[in-house]
Order: sequence, then structure tokens, then C-alpha cells
Amino acid sequence: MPDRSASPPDSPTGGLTPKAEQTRTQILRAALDLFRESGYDGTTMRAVAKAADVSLGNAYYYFASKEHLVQGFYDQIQVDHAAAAESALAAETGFSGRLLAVLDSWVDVAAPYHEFAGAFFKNAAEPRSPLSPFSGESAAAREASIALHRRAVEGSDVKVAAALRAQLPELLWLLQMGVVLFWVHDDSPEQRRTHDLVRQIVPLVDRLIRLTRLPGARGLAEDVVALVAKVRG
Amino acid sequence: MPDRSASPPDSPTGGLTPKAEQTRTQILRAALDLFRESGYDGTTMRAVAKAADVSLGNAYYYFASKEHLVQGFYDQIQVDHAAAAESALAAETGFSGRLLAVLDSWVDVAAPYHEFAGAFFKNAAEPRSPLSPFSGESAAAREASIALHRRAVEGSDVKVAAALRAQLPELLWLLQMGVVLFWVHDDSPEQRRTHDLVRQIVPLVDRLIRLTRLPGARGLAEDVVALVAKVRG
DNA sequence: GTCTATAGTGGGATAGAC
DNA sequence: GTCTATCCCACTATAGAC
Repeated sequence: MPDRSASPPDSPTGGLTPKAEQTRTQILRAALDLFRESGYDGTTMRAVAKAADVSLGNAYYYFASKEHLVQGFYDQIQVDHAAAAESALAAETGFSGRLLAVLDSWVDVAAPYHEFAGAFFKNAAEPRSPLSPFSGESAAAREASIALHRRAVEGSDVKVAAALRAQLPELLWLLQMGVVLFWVHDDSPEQRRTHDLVRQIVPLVDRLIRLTRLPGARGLAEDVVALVAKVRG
Repeated sequence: MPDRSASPPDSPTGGLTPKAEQTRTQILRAALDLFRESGYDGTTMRAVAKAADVSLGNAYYYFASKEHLVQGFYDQIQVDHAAAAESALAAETGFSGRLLAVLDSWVDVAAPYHEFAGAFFKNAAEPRSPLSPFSGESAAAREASIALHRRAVEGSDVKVAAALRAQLPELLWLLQMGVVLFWVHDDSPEQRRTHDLVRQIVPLVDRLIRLTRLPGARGLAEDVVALVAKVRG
């Protein structure tokens, strides 16, 4: 199989010449600015290229599609979330408090992008989109987010069935995806309803987890773990 | 404000002349055929118009956009699902069996459309899209689907906390939306993994519901009901 | 009110020269 | 690595036939 003659770099930091790195950054920054000003659909690749002072073809050399530009937004928000959650976690030792800290800080961090997020969310929801949170391209951001939940669990006093403990961070990440789904649909001022949802669902999750240690719920945790294992392929 | 000179009909059955009805159906059937053959992206509006033996402009007269053609798919699949679930339900009296019947029959009915379903799924995921399962435009289909789950519950022997019983059909519909979400991401042959998921999750749900009557789980059902009530407002 | 024909526009994406 | 030129197709516009 012959080498592709034009192989656009797909990693934000990996092995690029300084010049290429700079061009890439130029394009990305122009794109994010335009996205915030005009939304996703309102921003054309031509406008991005123009604002970044490169040709249209060059923009496509660095970003295989318009959707790929959004990956930059993901990287950004993930870093911000990690930082915000970190300081919120420092003050909490209870499991409920720590989970609340992680979920709530995400909603806070994402707030400025709420409008823009709604516009491109459909692209992220598409199964084969690189923007899908389940895609290979999103693996790094996904792992980082799961790691955050792992920190929340491990730093806490939660009593959880042993079998479930290893899977818990991933399950909590899934919960967070549910919160995100709700969030993009949330039109209330300052996403108050999402905050309410988080505040109500956290104690419920806490209660559910404790339940897995009840005699009558014996096996429930194992079933959930088996389900996740199977489902992950 | 002047009247639009051409106002395309947007209801599948509402007030159309017989001729118009026939043309609309022609276009829709051609579209669904092509979608199945060539997928969503692989089907152009020109091809749809040609296959339906109408002009491109006429296709747009009946369907405001390519996405609007997809509503026809929803209507179709919902009717098919109701029929398939009905006969599957007739043979089952246990709650697990009945829930399995409803979920599994959906996966069967939807199977032929799996490939192209992924391509337009993003439209359903978009918050303000009329194609969203939560939208006002989808209310009829949503209610029909919830009613199906209500039949599954009420015809069964399930013992469930009183407070939860009224909400249960809606919660099961949410579960089905989760299955759909998994299904569109499922690339395994004949969506075997989705079938596996359904087969594993049904007894788990059954167990969870029974759990709500346990002394230690007292209040859990009420919390869930309160959560749903809050979230819907 | 239903439909055709035709001629656009806009923008995502690509090819191939340099 | 960067450009210019081009393709393709969703979608629009319009003028008019029946």
C-alpha cells in the first residue's frame, strides 16, 4: 500500500514541524473564534481559511473536515473541566460531594459554550463521527474524563461491591454523558434545570450504589458489571 | 406578510387531494428504497426525484428538506413495531418476557434500516429538531410507543411500588431510547450486540423493579419518580 | 393547487500543480 | 505544505404549463 501523498496531521501536539504547528494553531484559533461568533453552521470553511490567512485547501490539509475542527473545543473544555473539578474535589471527602463536584463543575465550565454546543451537538451524536464521545478519535479525552471520575471514587469513602468498583468510573462517565445530553436540550436560563438534575441525581446514585451491598440485591452489581463487559465488545 | 406561493404539506395523512397524496407517497417510497440501497448520504435528492418520476422541485414541494423524508421512516417503523410487538406480547404473561418482546421486536423491525439509520441519526439528536424523540412534533409517535410499554406492564404480573407504577411505561420508553442509541452505534453483524444487550438488560431491569419493594430500598422509587417529574417540567 | 424545467447559489470536500 | 481550480450536491428561485 503506497503512502498517502498528503497525510494531514491529526494530533494536536504530535511530531509537527514548528511551521506546521503554527499554521495548525492559526487555523484552529480562527475556527473557534468564528464558531463562538457565528455558531457552527454559520461558519464556513472558507471563512475559517480566510480568517486564518491560509487557502481553503490548506485548511483541509490540517483538518480533514469541518467537524475535526471541533475536536479543539473538546480538548479545551476537557482541560478546563479537569482544573475546575480538581479544586472542587479538594474540599470534599464524601462520595456524594465528590461526584457532585465533578458533574457540577462540568456544567459550570461548559456554560459559556452552551449555545454553540447545541449547534454542533448533532454531529457529535452521529455514530461514525470522529466527534462522537465513543469514537477512537475521542479516546484520549474520554480516558481523561474517566480518570477524573476514578479520582472522585478513589478519594472518597464510598462502600461499593468489589466487583463494581473497577467499573464504577466508567459508569459514572456514562452518567455524565447523560447529563450532557440533558444539558444540550436545556433551554432554561443558565441551565438551571441541568443543575437541578445533577443535584437530584447524585444522592440517587449514591443510594443505588449502597444498595448493591444489600443481601436482597446480591448479584445486581455482578449483573451490571457483566452487562458493561459484554456491551463494550 | 404575503402568503407563500408554494406551501408544502407536512402531514402524512392530513388534508391532501388524492393526487397529491399519491405523489407524496411515490416520493417517500422512492426515498426509502434508495436509502436502503445506497444509504442516506449516498442518496441524492435528484435520484429520489428521478426514481419517483417527479421533478426535483416537486420533491422539494412535498418535503422541505432531505431530512424531512426521514419522518416517513419514523412513521413506518412505529407502525411496524406496534404490529410486531403485539403478536409477541400475545404469547407472554411474565413482565420480563413482555418487556423483552417489546424491545426485541423493535430491533428486528428496525434491522433493515440499520445502515442508513446511523447516517441521519444526528437529526434526531439535535435539540431543536422536530425529528428529536422529545420534540412536540414527535409527541404522537412517542405517546404511541409509551402506550405500547404500558400495555406490556399492565398485561403482566409485575409487582411494583405503587408510586412507580404510573411512571414505569415512560421510564421503559426511556430505556428503549437508550437501546436505540446503542443500536445506531452497533456495527456487529445483524446487530447481535444490541440483541445481547437487550437480553441482558431486561432481567436486570426486572430485578431493579422488584428491588423497589425491599425495605432497604424504601424511598428509591419515590426519588426516581420525583426526579422524572422535576426533569420533565 | 400541483407540477415541470431550468438556471442558479453556496459551501463541503478533493486533485493536482508547484 | 501550500496553492488554485474544480467537483458535487443540497437547496433556492422563478416562470410558467395544466
